[in-house]
Amino acid sequence: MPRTSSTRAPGGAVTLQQVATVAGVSLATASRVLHGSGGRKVAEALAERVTAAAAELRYVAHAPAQSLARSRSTVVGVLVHDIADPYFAAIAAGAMDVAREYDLMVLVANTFRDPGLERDYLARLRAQRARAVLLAGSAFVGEPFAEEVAAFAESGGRVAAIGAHGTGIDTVEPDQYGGGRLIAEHLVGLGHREIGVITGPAGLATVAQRLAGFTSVVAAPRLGHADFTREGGRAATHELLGRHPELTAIFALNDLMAAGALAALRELGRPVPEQLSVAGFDDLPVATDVTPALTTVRLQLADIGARAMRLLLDDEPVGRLVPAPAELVVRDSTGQASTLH
Amino acid sequence: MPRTSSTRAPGGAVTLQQVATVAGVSLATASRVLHGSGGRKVAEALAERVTAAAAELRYVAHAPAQSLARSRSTVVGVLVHDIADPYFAAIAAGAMDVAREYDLMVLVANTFRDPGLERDYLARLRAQRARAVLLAGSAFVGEPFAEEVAAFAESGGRVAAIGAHGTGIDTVEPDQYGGGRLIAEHLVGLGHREIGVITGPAGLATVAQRLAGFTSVVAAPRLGHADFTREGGRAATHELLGRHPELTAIFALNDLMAAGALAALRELGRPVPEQLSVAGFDDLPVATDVTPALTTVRLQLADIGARAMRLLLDDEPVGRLVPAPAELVVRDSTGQASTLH
DNA sequence: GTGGGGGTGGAAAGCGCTTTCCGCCTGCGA
DNA sequence: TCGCAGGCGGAAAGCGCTTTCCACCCCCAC
Repeated sequence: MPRTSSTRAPGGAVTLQQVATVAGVSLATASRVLHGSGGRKVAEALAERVTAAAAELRYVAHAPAQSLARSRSTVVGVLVHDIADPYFAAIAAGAMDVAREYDLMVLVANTFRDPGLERDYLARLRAQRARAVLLAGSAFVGEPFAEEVAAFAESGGRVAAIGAHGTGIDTVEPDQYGGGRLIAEHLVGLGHREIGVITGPAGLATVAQRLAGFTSVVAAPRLGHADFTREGGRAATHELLGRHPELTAIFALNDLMAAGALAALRELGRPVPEQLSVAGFDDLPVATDVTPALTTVRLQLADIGARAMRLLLDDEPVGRLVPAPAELVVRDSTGQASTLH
Repeated sequence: MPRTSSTRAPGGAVTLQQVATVAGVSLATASRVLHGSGGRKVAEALAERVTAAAAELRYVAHAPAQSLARSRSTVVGVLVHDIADPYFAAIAAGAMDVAREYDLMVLVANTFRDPGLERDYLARLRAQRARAVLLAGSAFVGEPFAEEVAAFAESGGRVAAIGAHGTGIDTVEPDQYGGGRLIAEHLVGLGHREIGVITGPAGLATVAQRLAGFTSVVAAPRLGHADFTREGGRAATHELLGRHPELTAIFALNDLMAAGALAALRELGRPVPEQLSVAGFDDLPVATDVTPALTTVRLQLADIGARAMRLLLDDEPVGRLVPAPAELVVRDSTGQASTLH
């Protein structure tokens, strides 16, 4: 249809004005037909002309202009430490699902656990006038980050967090403490007394809580330190067993590190769970991919992400705290304490 | 400082006008100081007053307004089938890294392999006037999707794809065909003659290419069909071995399904690789988490994502094709063909 | 001492859309 | 027949920013 090529601006996008002109109506009428909030009626005939013109020109509204005019945007932000980490990927997927229900686009920001970047991205999300932002990574405690969060809220955006992010914002709180406790009780029930724990990045609330839950049952586990990665878990296991050969069980604070621990024990020729038991946390897909399958704590990550997003998008007052349960999943990587020592 | 509380609009965000007023300069000057493209100079003294005021008020520019005025936005889009799939998560992470270099925000759209949603998201990315969009999922062939891609490009955005997405757009092309071939040659070299292949979603270019590479060496493998998931791979393995007990090797078209195959074989009590060899594709982290570790084809996914994003953001003419190598990684899941049959 | 030019601040015109008014037209009742 | 209310289209005023253009000032050269 030659109409199309002659009407559309060569290099640029189609504007509402062009649609209105083609339809032979005013800008205002075109706007009412295409994006009208329903409050105002437009005659059938005109409306049809407008929608036809819009379709013919492949018109889509200029979202930034709409944001400006309506002073509300259609994007939400999700702040994660690393989207390639399946833990965050699962949360993000759940959140994105809900965002789609609400017809919102999702800006994902990868912070690499860098507090500076985190602040920076939050400021940029504020610049975008994102309607809401989900802080999916547990915070480092005591940052000036709180100030940036406040600025975001003050400029009209909503904030929710997974895990403890301070007061005044909606929070979905996975039962990290309870999960740590469950693993401890499970291991103790199997007769383990000498247990090593491989921790994650210092300062992460998640780490502190999981560990606290564990130590509420097992007072003084041997600690090894890693960074929540498979490779870190492997190295820490070697190191920990070097220092404490008497251990009969290892609790890695996430599944990734537990997988690494399993690899290390294979290298050392120490059978799991016959000689050493291993437990993880999160119940990521990797937990069932490894052999033996990991005993771990299930967090319903996609659901957690989804619920956090719902908190952001409903119109209830803020400051709610939604607990998310942790569930013990016993698989093959844990067994009776070996009597070899 | 009481100044802050009295100057900032109670409910809304700080505007440039407010900053200008506080600094005692005009709107134009404030704009030049804070976002000036360098072409125009502003006296030291004034500039300092402006930056001070901006900092004091925690001013960040209204991005939609800026997009409108400059008619260029600072967001790019990434279209993936499922961000929770580590394959796409890795690509997205690589792409986001590069986007950060360019100071761009990334809108991630999860399409769940639904062609309708894919089109829809692309239109919405066009609405956002995203500067560029990365099509990370290999296309379903022959969709009206192409039309939407054209509309996006026409409205001034750039488009790049991972895998074959048609002509006229930049493409990073992983050597899927070559990878399939490498696995075939490897298995044949080990003496395997009866080989099963577990394929992925029909219509996916990736699937066709990997399979084509394989069959260029092994003419007529037994085919089982699955959906690129671990569970699908498991079920398909049971089914395939039921039909063809004579198989000595199984090639799953991705690592997730290969992990499922391993699980199935464990259930069947058939040792890998002594009795059956298994190979995957992608070299995802899971490949080294399983036991035995998977022989697979390495695709440098993060790098692929990063290179695609660079294609989008440089100013070269479009239509380039960048090949990405596939590399055979031999691990423990493949061995000499068993002589039991 | 006056004219001209370079440099710098400010006014104002958009960018594409929403939304408030305003005014016209129609239809109804008196 | 006229008045008035209700319905609906259009003009226009923004939303917050960029950028062009104009005006002004100061300094220098003649």
